[in-house]
Amino acid sequence: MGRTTWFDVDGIKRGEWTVEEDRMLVAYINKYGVRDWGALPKRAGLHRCGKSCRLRWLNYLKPGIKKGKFTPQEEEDIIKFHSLLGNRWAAIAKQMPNRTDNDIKNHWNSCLKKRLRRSGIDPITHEPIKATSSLTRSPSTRRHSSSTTSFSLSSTGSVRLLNKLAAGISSRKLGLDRIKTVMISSEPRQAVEEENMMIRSKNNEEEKVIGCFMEIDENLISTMSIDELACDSSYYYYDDWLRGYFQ
DNA sequence: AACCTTCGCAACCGCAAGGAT
DNA sequence: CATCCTTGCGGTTGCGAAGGT
Repeated sequence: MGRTTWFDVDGIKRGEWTVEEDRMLVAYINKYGVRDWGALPKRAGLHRCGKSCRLRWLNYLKPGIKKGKFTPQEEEDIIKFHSLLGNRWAAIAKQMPNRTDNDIKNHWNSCLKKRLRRSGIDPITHEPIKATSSLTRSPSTRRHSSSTTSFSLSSTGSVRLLNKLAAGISSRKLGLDRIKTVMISSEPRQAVEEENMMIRSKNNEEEKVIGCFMEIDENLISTMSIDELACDSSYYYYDDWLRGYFQ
């Protein structure tokens, strides 16, 4: 997979990198280190621009880069960091040392963003999309869990319970928002670490899950099993927690 | 089998920040 | 202070693979 190879007016090669070019770039950097990308191609014997070399090294050749499918934990982290940092891919990548910003950005744009939307979550604000979009979803478009159904939220009573729980913790949300605002405006890394700690706390998980349910239309929710909810929601990774909570 | 659509990902492009002169 | 250059970042594009019709 890759782009067609071509040459620009200055004779600079563009497009897909060959194995030999990779080998030359790695050999040069291993010997001389990374400095002066502008002069590097000529010194390394590559007919590429410095920018292209830099990109190839940082996104593909640099040791320690993890390629391949994202794990559910990594996806959870990306969603979490994105809700905190926005489209600051470099900042997000710093929190996930083995993944490149390009990789994270690609995965977000091609997969996670759509998944959130399908789940009724606005990928920009990370808030539930208002009822209209939830209502227009056809049941056939829902993804179904392959696991066996443990129990279902088939009565409106369950929905009322959820909303009651959500209302009960809304006061805590104000405090959380305030803390988050302070954290974002201060040191980002520290903020993310603190956010990590908070998200791990059960109270915070309760708030996220139930806050999500608050916005889901009652008619829709009453037709969905807990499996479907857990699977369909962007908070699907709270599956275990959901099951435990409502048992 | 052929065609079309969607997905995944590597690479390109333009812009902005920051340092050097 | 102004200009130029380098580096880094985020948005976008191109293209092969996979899946659907």
